[in-house]
Amino acid sequence: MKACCPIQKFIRRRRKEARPGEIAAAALDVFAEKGFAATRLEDIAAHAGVSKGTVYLYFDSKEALFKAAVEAAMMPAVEAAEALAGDTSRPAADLLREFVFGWWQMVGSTALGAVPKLLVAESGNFPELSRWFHDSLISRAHRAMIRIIEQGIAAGDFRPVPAALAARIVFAPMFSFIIWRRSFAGFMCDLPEAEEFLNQAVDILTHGLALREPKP
Amino acid sequence: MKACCPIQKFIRRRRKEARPGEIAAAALDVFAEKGFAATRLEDIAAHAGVSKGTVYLYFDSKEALFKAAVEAAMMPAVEAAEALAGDTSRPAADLLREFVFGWWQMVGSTALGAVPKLLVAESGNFPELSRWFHDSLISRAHRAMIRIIEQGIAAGDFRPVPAALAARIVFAPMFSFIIWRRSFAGFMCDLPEAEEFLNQAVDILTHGLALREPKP
DNA sequence: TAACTTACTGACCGGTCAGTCAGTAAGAGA
DNA sequence: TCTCTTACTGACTGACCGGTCAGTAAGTTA
Repeated sequence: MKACCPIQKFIRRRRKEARPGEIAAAALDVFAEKGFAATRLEDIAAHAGVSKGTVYLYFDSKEALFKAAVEAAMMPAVEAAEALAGDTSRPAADLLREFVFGWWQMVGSTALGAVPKLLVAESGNFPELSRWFHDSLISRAHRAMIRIIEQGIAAGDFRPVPAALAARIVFAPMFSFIIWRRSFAGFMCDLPEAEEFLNQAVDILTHGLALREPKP
Repeated sequence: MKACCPIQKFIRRRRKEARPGEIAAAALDVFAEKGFAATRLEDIAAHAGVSKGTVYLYFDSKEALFKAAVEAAMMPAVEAAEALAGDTSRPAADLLREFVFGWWQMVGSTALGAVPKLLVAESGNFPELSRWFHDSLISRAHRAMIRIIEQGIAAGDFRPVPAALAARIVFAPMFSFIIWRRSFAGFMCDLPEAEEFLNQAVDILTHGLALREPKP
């Protein structure tokens, strides 16, 4: 086999430890932009600065790479979200605000923001991955938010709304914003700033949940 | 070419007028489930009860079929939404509720509910289609909702919130619900009923927008 | 019922890409 | 500096699928 590379693009390096992480991160980027099926393994390899063969040294298949990329990216965020929800010593409205902004900082504003869009896009093709995503991420975050709202109701800060429904409604603006930003940012010139959008959302939601009369 | 069909699956019928609509509808179903790239033309053809060749009698390419399917499905809904928004004779809170439920009935609860998910999933691969979707659908609906909220502010029913932001926040629960239902319905056993979810969302949103003190 | 038109069919072609593996060279050890 | 191990490369293969078109038969006209 001949040595190609007439202009010696890059010096070859051996970095066994760093590769899997770099490849998974590159995969997340490319999958996020093109979706699973439309992504070519060679694009991911190029994006990670390796050849296609190297990808197959560390991952069994395209699908395995996809799962690994999603899991590696999301797990820390899940754990951080759980930890935050455990703190029940503060007013529910504060926790709600912190939850929304914390999620934005950890997921929405980073490369992880691609994951929800990706999972939505590929839910038909990867049912078990979708189930994993739902059970180990959405569900846990949802339960945490339910606890916050129930706490607010118990303290007399919030109206007695059905907490399970309200929790989903609180999530919706953030979720939608992440999706919109990833899908339509290019030509959605009126897309608001995350900060001001989420501030307004938290404001409307906490007003919407709050009791009209201050408790006696 | 030999005549195949040893068990004569179905009697061949010639129905030139009905085909394009049937094929586009079938395409929407299959695209919605699998995404654009992962959908095989033969699956669409089978779903529409014709052979692959017939699809190419009526549509130039897979991409043309995709666009035709999306446009045919969404256009009536856009026009109906615009018409509804023109009615400014009623209280803003009523219009808001009607807008949300009308959208659900026209889009979310029907096969059209697949379109938002589809557009999100394929936005990277079809930028012009995404732009068309945004400009001729999202934008128009957004402007209509802004008008409703500004009307509510002017009438003293709503707090003076930034209408452009609030409009997006009002859309978010409905949009999210459509996406969740389409992506995770199979195993999301705690997914609420649309009716009660949207009712609760409208309740929280209108409470959140409302002035605390009734105007004198 | 024969001759004709055309909606419809499905085998085939060519391009694309996931996955393979013989070959290459970076770096370690002596 | 030479040898050895193995991380890495990229040309290649086989499967798959979008798109084509020669062929078939449903329906129509005379």
